[in-house]
Amino acid sequence: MQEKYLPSEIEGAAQAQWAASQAYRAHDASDRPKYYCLSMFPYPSGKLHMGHVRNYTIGDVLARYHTLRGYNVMQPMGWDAFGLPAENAAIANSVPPATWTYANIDHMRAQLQALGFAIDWSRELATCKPDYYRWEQWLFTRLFEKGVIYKKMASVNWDPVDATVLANEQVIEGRGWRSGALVEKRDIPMYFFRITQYADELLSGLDSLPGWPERVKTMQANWIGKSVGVRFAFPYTIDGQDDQLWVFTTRADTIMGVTFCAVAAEHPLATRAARDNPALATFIAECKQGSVAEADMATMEKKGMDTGLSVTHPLTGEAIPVWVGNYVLMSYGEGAVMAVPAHDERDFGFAKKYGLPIKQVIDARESARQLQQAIADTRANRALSAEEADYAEELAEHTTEFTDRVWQEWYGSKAGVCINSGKYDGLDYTAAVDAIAADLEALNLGEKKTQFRLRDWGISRQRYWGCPIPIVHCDTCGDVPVPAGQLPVVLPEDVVPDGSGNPLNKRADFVNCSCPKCGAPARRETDTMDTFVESSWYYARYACPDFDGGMFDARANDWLPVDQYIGGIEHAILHLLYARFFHKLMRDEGLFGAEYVRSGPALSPTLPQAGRGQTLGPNRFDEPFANLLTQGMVIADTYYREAADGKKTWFNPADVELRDGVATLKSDGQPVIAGGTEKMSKSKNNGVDPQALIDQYGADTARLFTMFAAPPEQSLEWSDAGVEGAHRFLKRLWKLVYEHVQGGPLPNPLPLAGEGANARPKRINDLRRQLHQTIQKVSDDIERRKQFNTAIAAVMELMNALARLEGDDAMTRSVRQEALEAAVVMLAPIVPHIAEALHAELGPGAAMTWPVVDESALVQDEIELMLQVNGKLRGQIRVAATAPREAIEAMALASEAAQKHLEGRPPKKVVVVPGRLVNIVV
RNA sequence: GCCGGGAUGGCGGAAUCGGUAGACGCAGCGGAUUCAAAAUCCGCCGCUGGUAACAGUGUGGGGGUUCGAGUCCCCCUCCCGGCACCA
Repeated sequence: MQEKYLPSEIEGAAQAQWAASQAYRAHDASDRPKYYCLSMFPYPSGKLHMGHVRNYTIGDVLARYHTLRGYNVMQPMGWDAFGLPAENAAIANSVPPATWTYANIDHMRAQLQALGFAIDWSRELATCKPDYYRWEQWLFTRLFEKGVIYKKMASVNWDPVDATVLANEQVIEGRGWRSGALVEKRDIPMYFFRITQYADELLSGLDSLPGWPERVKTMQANWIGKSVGVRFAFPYTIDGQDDQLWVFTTRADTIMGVTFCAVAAEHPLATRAARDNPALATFIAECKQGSVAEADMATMEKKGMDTGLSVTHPLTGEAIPVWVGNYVLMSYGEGAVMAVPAHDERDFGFAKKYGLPIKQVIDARESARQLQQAIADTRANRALSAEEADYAEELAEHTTEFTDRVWQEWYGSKAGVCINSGKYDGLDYTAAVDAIAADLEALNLGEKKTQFRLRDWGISRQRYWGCPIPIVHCDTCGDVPVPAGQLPVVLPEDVVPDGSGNPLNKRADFVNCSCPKCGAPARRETDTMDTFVESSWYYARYACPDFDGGMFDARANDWLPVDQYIGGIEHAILHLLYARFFHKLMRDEGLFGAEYVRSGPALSPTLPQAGRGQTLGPNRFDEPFANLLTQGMVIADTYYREAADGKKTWFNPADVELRDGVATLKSDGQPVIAGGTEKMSKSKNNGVDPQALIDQYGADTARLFTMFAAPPEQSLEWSDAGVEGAHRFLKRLWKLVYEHVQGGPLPNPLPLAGEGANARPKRINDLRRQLHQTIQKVSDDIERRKQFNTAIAAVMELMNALARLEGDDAMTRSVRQEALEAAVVMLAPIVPHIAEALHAELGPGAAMTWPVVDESALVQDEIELMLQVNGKLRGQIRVAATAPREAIEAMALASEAAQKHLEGRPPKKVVVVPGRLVNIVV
C-alpha cells in the first residue's frame, strides 16, 4: 500500500475500472428493487459550476448509498440543450447555437466524469437532437387534435428597435437590454396547453406526495390558487346596444360597496371609450408600455383614467363609473374588476388617489363586539386562559371606527357582517355570498364559480434555438398538425441568429412546405416551444432513450416514478408543476401506466420499506417524482473596485488575498472592496471553477467539502480553507488505514461481535459502542434526513476516537479493523474513489456492503442525566440505565449540586425526562 | 407588491419529538517535532467578571406560552428564492 494519499492516481484508476466494468449500468431486468435517482439535467452553458457539483454529488451520494443497500439503481444524465444562452453566444461570437451547444456538452460531460459520478452514460440524451424532440412534436400533434392545445392571443415584450420579442430577463428597467428602447406590450397568437383543466388534480395530487418538502407544496398550492367566488355582470347600453361587463370576485359579500369598475387597457369598453376621447387614447397607449412581467405590474404605480362610461349595478341599479386601470390585465380572468375601496387595500389606494367614493358595507367591529361579549360572559364564570386573554386583547384593537382616511387591516377582514347593504344587513361572509349569488343567478346575471389563479401555459417562443412547433399554416385548411409519418420537423443547425427576430422566418427551405391535408403550398410555423416542454418529460425518456418506435416502451412502466428527484429550489413552482402536468397528460394518453405489452423480464417495483423513503401508493403513475430534495445555492464572497464614473470591476476571490481583514488583489497588492457574499455568478465574478479544485485536491475532496459545509437544503458558502480541511481529513483517513495495514494480517472472523462483552476492556466496548452508534446515525442521516454534513461529522468523530485508541494487541487491532472497514463503506457514497482504494487494502476481494448495526454493542449500564434547578443547569448525576423514576428523583434531590442550589427550600415539583434530565422546581 | 424560506461564536454549521446551546470543521492562540520552514501531532478557544472554583449572560429585535424555548405563538427588521419568455 502507498504511504501517501495520491488522489489523481487512485481516482484515475477507479474511474477507468468503473468504465471498463460498466459498473453503473442500470439493469432493465433485475430481481432487486429499483431505485431511480434523478438530478435535474443541466443547461450546457459551457463549464460546470459549483451548483452542478453540489446537485450531482447529492444525487450520487443517494444513488451509491442505495446501491450499497442492494437496490438496482438508475442514475442517468442528459442535457437541457435548447435555450436562450446559445442564441446570445451566437450573437456574440457568430457561432451557430448548435456548434456551441455540442462543444459545451462534450466539455461538461468530461467534467462530470472526472467527478466520478455513478452515472449510466448509456442513457445520455440531449433535448436538441431530433431523436428526442420528435416525440415531443408527436405528442404535441396528438394533444392539438385532442384540444388540449389551442391557440389564442397573448401579450409579449416587444423591442421596437430590434424588432424582436424579449424574454422578461432581457427587459431591464422597462428597456430592451441591447437596444435600450422602451419596451411595449404586443399581442400575438400563441399555442397554449390547457393546464387549467388539470388544476384540481395538480392541487389534490400534492396530498399524495409526503416525500416532497412542505414549502414546495405550499408554493405550488398558492400558485394554482383555487378560489371559490362569484362571476357576475354589470349590464350597460352603449351605441344603442345592450351588453354586459363581466367580473369575478371572491368578495361577493362586499358587492353593495362597489363604487367603480376598472378594466384593462385592452378591454373592448376601453377601446370604445377611447374612440372619442384622445386623452384616454393616450393613457391607454401609455399602459401598453413596459414589460409584461407580473412583478413589474405589481410594483408599478397604480394609475387610472375615467372612461366617462358607466355600467349598472346588477342589484342596486346604480350607475357605476368605469375606469381604465394599468394594473388590470386583459389576460387574467375577465380583464375587468369590480372595485370596493372600503374593503380592498388596492381599491382603497386607487379611490383615494382619484377622489372616488368609499362606501363601507362590512363591519368587522360588530363581530368583534359579539365575540367580546362572549368573552365577557366567560370571564364572569371563570378565569380566561392565557390564549383566550391574548385573543381578547387582539379583538380590542379591532374596534376602532371606520374612517375613509387611512387603510386599516380589519377593513379587508372576512370576519364581519354586512351593513349599509339593505336586505343583506347582518349576514356574515358565507351567508352574504350565498344570498347575493342566488339573487344574481335569479337575474341571470351571475353564478358561483370556482376560479384558479393558474393560467394556461403559453408555449410559443419567437426564437430559433428550440423545438419547432409541428404545425403547417394552410390558407384553406388553417392550422394543420404535421402527420406522424412526417415527423420530426427538423431544426436546421447551420443558423447564426443576429438578435433581430427569429432567423427561421428567413429560411425559405424551412418555411415553405405543402399542406399535409390538401397539398397546396403552405407555410411552416416558425415559433419554437418553451424549453420547459423538453424538461417536462425527459425523466421518463431515460427509461428507454434508444427506443425509436415510440415515445416510451414498457421500460417506462418499470422505472417510473422517479424515486428521488434532486434540484434547485428555484424550480419549486414552474418546472416541477409543468412536469407534474405533463406526467398526467402522458398517462391520459396511455403512454404508461395503462395496460401494456412487455417483452422480456420485468423489474421489481420499489418495495415500500420502513424508513426507506417515501414511495407512491397504488396510483404510482399519477405523479412523476415520489421524493423531492431541493438544494440551496452555492454562494461566495465578492470583491470589487469602483472607478471614478461609478463603474464596478469585480475580482474573483481566487485572485484576492485576505490579511488582517484587509483584502488586496494578489497581482498588484492594492486593496479591493468586499461586496458581501452572493450567489456564484459571472456578473459578480465570484465563481469557483470546479476543475481547478479537482486538479489541486482531487474529486473526492471537492465532493467531501460540498457535502460537509452545509446541509443540502441550505445555501452553501464557499471557503478555500474549508476545502483544505476536507482534504486533511482524507489524508488522515488514508494514514490511519495505512498504519493499520502495516501491522499485517488479522484473524478471520474477528473475535468481537455478540456475547462476551464483559470479557473485553472498557476502551474496546466504548469504541465499539461509538462505532455502532455511528452506523446507526449515518444510515439515518443519509436515508431519512438526507443531511450529509452530520453524517460526515459523525464519521470524523469516530476517526478521532480511533486515532486516540492505543494498543497493538489482537483485540485492539480487530476493533480497529472493524471500525475502519465500516467507516470506509460509510464514506463510500461521498468519496467513492478513496473508499474503493482503502476497502481493497482492508478486505481484499470482498465487495462493499453497508455495515450492519450490532445491537449488543449499543447497550449501556449507566447513563448521565443533567440536573437542573429551576430550569438552570447545575450539575450531572450518574444513574443505572434501568433506574426507576423515584430512585432518580431521590438521587437528584440528594446530590450535592441540588442541595447547594436549593438552599434548604422545599422542592415544589421534580420533572424527570427519562434518559435526559431532572429539573427540580422550587 | 404578492407567495415561500432564512437569521445560532471570528467563520461554515450542530442541537432529529419542547429537555446539556455551540457537535464536526475552519480560522486563531499555546506547545511538541524541525537547523529552519512546510507538513504532522497535542492542548485551549461564545461573551463578561474572576488566578481559579464559579457566577452572570447568550441563538436577528420586541413580547408571550411552559417546570424548561434556538425549537411553539404574536409583532417587527434584514437577507434570499419565485412571480408564468433565464434555466
